[in-house]
This record gives sequence, C-alpha cells and structure tokens, in this order.
Amino acid sequence: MRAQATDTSARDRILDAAEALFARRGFAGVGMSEIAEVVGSSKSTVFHHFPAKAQLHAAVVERILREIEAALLRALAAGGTPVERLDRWVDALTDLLGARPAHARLLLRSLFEDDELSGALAEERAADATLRRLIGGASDLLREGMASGALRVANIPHTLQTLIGMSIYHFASGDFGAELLGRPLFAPAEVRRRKDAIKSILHHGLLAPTAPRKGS
Amino acid sequence: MRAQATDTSARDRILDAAEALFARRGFAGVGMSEIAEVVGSSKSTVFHHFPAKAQLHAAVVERILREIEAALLRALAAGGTPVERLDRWVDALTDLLGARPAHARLLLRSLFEDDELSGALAEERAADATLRRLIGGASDLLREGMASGALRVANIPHTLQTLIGMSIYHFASGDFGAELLGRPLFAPAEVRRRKDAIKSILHHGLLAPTAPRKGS
DNA sequence: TTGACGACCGACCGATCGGTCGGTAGATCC
DNA sequence: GGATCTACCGACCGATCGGTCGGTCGTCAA
Repeated sequence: MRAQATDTSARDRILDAAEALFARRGFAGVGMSEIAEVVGSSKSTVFHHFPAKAQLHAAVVERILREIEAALLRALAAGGTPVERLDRWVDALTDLLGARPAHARLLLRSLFEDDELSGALAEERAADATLRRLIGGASDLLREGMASGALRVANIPHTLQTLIGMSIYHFASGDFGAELLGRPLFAPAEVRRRKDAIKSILHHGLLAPTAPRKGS
Repeated sequence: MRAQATDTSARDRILDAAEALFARRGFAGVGMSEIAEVVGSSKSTVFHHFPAKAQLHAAVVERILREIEAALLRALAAGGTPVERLDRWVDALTDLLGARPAHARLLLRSLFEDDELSGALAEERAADATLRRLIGGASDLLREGMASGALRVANIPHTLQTLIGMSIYHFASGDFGAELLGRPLFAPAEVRRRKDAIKSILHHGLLAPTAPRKGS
C-alpha cells in the first residue's frame, strides 16, 4: 500500500515536472536529466518509469487530453439548446485552460511537433483517439446548432479552428499575451474576461448592433 | 557585384533554411549542422554569417515581422471606414500567412520561446519593436472603430488576442488543421475560405440573424 | 605584385544528449 | 530464510550539440 502510493506519486510527479518543462521549452528543449532534477530523483529513475523520452511526452499529452475531455463531457451532459451547450463548452474549456497554465501551451506545441513524430507509440495513438473524439463532439454540436437554425450556417472545420484559436492560443501566449493584457493571463478576473470576450464575439460578432453611418 | 550577389544570396539562403527548420521543429530541435547541410555549406560558414544560433533565430523572426508589417501597412494605407480597414487587415494577414507556410508556425513558436530568452540581442529588440508597432496599429484601428460607433465596444487586448488566435493559430496548426479541413491548409481555395470564415464571425458572430425558437 | 579582405571550410573542443547496465535496499511471498 | 520483485541509483556509452580555430582561395585596390 505504502509502496504503491509512493510508486503512483513518483510517476505523477514525473508527469507533472515533464508537463511544466515541455510546456515551457518544448520536447527537444528539455533534457531527461533536467526532468529528473526537478522531480528530485536520478535520470535512471525517470527511465525506469517511462521507457523513452517520446513515451513520457506522449503520456503527458494523453493525460491533458483526457482531462479536457472529462471537463467538456461534464459541461455538455446538462443538455439544453445548442447555444446553451456551446456557451457551456466555451466556459468549461476556458476555465480548465485558465486553471492549468501549462495545458494550452503544451497542447499547441504538441500539435506542431507530432507532425513528423507520427505515432507508432501506443500512448500517441490513445491521445489521438481522444483528440478525435473531442473534435467529433464539438463538430456534432455545431452541426446540430446549424441544422436547428440556432446557429448561422458556416464551414464547420473552419469554425472549429476559430474556436480552438480563440481559446487555446490565448492561454498559450505567455509573456506576450500578459503584456498585451497588462496583467497575468491566468488571474481569475482575466479568465472571466476571456470567457466573456469569446462568447461575446460568438454571439454578436464585432460590429455594432445597428449599422452606423460611416464617417460620423 | 557578383561577389556581393553571392554574399547576399548565401545569407538569405541560410535564413530561408533556418526559417523552415525552426518552424518545423523549434529552436532547440534544430542543429546548426543541419541548417548548414540544407543550405549546402559547412557549419563554419553559417557561423561566419551569424555569430550564434540565437542571433540566427532572432534574424529569422525579425525578417518575418518586417514582412508582415509591410503587408499590413500596405493594406491600411488605402483608408476607408474602420470596418473596411479591419476587413483589409484580416485579408492581408491571412493572404500573407497563407502564402508563407512557415511564418505562422515560427511566429507562434517564437512567442513561446522568447519568454526566458529575454532579448539582450539587438535583433530581438528590433523584432520586439516591430511587434509592438504592429499591435499598436491594430489597437488603434479597433479603438477608432469603437469610438466612431462602427464596432461594438469590447475589451481591446482580448479582441486582439482573438484576432491573432483566429488567423495565426489556424495556419500554424499543421497536420491537425489539414486533417480537420480535409485538405491542405495552404491551398488557395482554403485560404480564401479562411478569410471568409474570420470576417463572417467578426461581422455577424456565430448565431443565426433572427433569434430562432429553440427546439424547432 | 603584393597585401588586405571576405567567403568558406575541415578539424577540433568541452559539454550535454538520450539511453544502458550492474547493482543495492526494502518489501512480499512461500 | 531464501527467492522474487520493484524502486531507485551511479557510472558509463556513443552521438551530437553549439562554437572555435587555423587556414585556403579568389577578388580587388594600390
């Protein structure tokens, strides 16, 4: 029991350290010895828990995707109109990314990196399946909303990309985003503002409600 | 003359190769010898043109930012209402990112990476100044549009983040985005669709024009 | 003709990379 | 009281990393 607890927490501590480091400097920018140092163990111990660096990275990504999927399923379970569900989808994703600073950045990075690292790894294929379910669910939501007349008819993949870009990019934008905002990205008030900003654009667009005459 | 032409093109060829490689695998993921190999010269030659890897990377970023600034200034120069200028701003940025596949990804990556690499380098400070001018110009455009009543009053930094996320993220999303779309991100028809998708959301939001009754 | 110069290169440097190996300490099972 | 298993570690491996150094070659001015 005690041994198992130590085991689990050691593995999780490695995943935590790796997530933070990979998010900050990317796959190639982080050494296994550095991860071990943060965890407080030796490099050999890290290799004892994960067979290779690539597997460790894949495990980190997989954990994040599962967490996001759980949050989104929870948000959609309550039902409601497509618009209500879309709003809750945005709220849940924004809240989660706002609560876990490393998530957005690591996700975006892994999006870039696994282009060539096409997954022969089991962990990668599992993460890929989760990701596919995630975007499938969001696609269905959009499709249903458009079919029911609640949402404007639009190109669904492009709309999805817009949704992802608005939420994930923002929380991955680091110092640049913080400087733009003038305050930390992950401050609770700013996370709330992000949710409002996204939903406001989705609901109303950027133009003023009554078309104003130009020039005045 | 001939010598100078050779010189210039050699430097540019290094920048081109470095841009493609850095975009694909990130700063830490690319070796100087690899860049040299792509260029067709030796590593020493690369170091002859750029004093260090960090400077080469900064020079690549700076070149991209200058190109973007030129395109956006060109787009805004024609004048018009704030909405017209915003549309042209989106068009110009989308066209440029769609024409240069490495740009968006490298830009997003460098956004992540220079958090700690805070620039003591001259190239980095130059790029930073260009970036600041870029977002300053966009901020002014939004502010003017809101003041004139043409645009809905909104949080400007968050709106800026949304604009960036919608355009840059999309063209940086690589294989994931291509699979989502079902066709290459950079195909001319798809770039056109991206412009329409962005402007459609900015103009109208995602909701249907007349609020429909739910359930039917 | 010579001397300075810029472009370029091969060979080399110490450090670090991902990963392996042999072994130790402690708990568990029979 | 062995035998086994798991967590963990230090020492080590070949390869590659960013970067340096000494030198060659062609061009051009004096």
